[in-house]
Amino acid sequence: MSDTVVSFERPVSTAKTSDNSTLHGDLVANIRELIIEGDLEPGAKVPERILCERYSVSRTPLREALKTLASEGLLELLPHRGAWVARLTAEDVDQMFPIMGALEALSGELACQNLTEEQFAEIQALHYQMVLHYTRRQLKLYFQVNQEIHEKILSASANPLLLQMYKTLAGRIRRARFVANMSDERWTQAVKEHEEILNALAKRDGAALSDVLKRHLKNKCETVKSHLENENA
Amino acid sequence: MSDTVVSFERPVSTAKTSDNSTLHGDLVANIRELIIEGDLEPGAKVPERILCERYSVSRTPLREALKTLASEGLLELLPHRGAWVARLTAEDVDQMFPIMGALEALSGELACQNLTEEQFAEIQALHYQMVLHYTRRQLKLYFQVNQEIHEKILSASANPLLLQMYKTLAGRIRRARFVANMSDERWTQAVKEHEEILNALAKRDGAALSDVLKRHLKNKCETVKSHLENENA
DNA sequence: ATTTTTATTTTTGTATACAATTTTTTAGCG
DNA sequence: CGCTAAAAAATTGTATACAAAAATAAAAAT
Repeated sequence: MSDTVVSFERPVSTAKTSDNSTLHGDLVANIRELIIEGDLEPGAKVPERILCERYSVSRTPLREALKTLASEGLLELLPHRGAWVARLTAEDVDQMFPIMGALEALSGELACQNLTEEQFAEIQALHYQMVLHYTRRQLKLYFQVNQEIHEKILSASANPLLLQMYKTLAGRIRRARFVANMSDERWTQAVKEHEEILNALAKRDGAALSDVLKRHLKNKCETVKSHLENENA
Repeated sequence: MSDTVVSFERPVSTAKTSDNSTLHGDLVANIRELIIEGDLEPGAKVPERILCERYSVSRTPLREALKTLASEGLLELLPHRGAWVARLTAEDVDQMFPIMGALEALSGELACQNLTEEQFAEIQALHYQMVLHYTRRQLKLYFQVNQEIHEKILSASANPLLLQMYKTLAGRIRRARFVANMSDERWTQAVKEHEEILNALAKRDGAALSDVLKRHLKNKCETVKSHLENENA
């Protein structure tokens, strides 16, 4: 029951390399992706040897990458016992969502100060695309565009650190894949909230946007938590 | 390589018996302290050899520590060019303070929900101790107690992640040692804001506390920025 | 068969070795 | 003297080697 499984379903090739590349950087990006996308299951042990073989690298750069990912909260490192994919507990979610709410609320206020018409148009386009996915009940596509909208608002806030911190938290949540069991009722509510978000953006009403974003996150928090409870039962 | 499937058991969370000390962990704590306390100056290069000799360790655990500190934003790592103590630019400060403001504001709201009478009494005691340091113009002591108060509020919010994220940001700011040239006028204002903070806490008025904390941080931001400008001139 | 003990293997932590890149020094030239 | 280019030195990136701890397998005792 407590046993978990490490399995690689993705093509086993060498790590994608970028231009100013060191193995460390590439490994961090690649393994982060493995964790966030769910190829490495929460609670699973991650033996160094497995990843070394998968990416054809020695332990030195790999271990450096593990340290980085641990400091991002994606891995847990136990001395002499190795790396484990961090589990997302209800307590984690309770701690993370108010923070994400505060960050999004801030981003909303800043975005309203800086948003260009072009940026708004982009978000608007994404919004209606998302609504289309909603009406067609295309959950996965909906979720993708949804995430894009939130990140666009974060980007419009013109605060790279804010975006980075948000993404780090969002990555940890994303592993939960909670969308899978979002109720239809909750989905409808979420779309309504997004309409409010778009309206507030259109009016550049920072306070209103801040408010609805906080509310939106709070509701999302409940969804994720009930998902986690179901999973444990 | 075909798919590999391996079973593993979870880590035992109550494993007190296991040896918790690794060079990596010690190095991270020690070097973090060096940077935050200003023993390593912002903008300075940090050659691996120097730290290896200082702590009598090999490059392997040291480099792992550098990666961790870089991911905390205390170091900058350039491929093939080593580690540098991250500079605190005006842009950094502009990005960080709104975030710290949002985090403190959140902590204020949460603290008001959870604060016990004992916790309040502790903060109150610290407050008046701080006021004493102010009247005696004991800048360094003032700053220490000041920081304690803010962390006590963060702690009272009962959100360890919030506290951790705040501390990470605060550490980066602390290096600036901006207190050195805080104007008397600004100092007086800060103490007044702290009185408001205490009052809001006494009334458990989350909205008011949130508000004054945000204002307090905004003013602190200005102080830090003018300090940075002076430093560059 | 079950549990405990002991031996073996595996995994992780750290040090060292070698390769690649950058920095510094030195030599040459105008 | 200042500038550029080649050579040397130093530093970083990565791989391997060895030591310590943990996990597993095997053996012994109940």
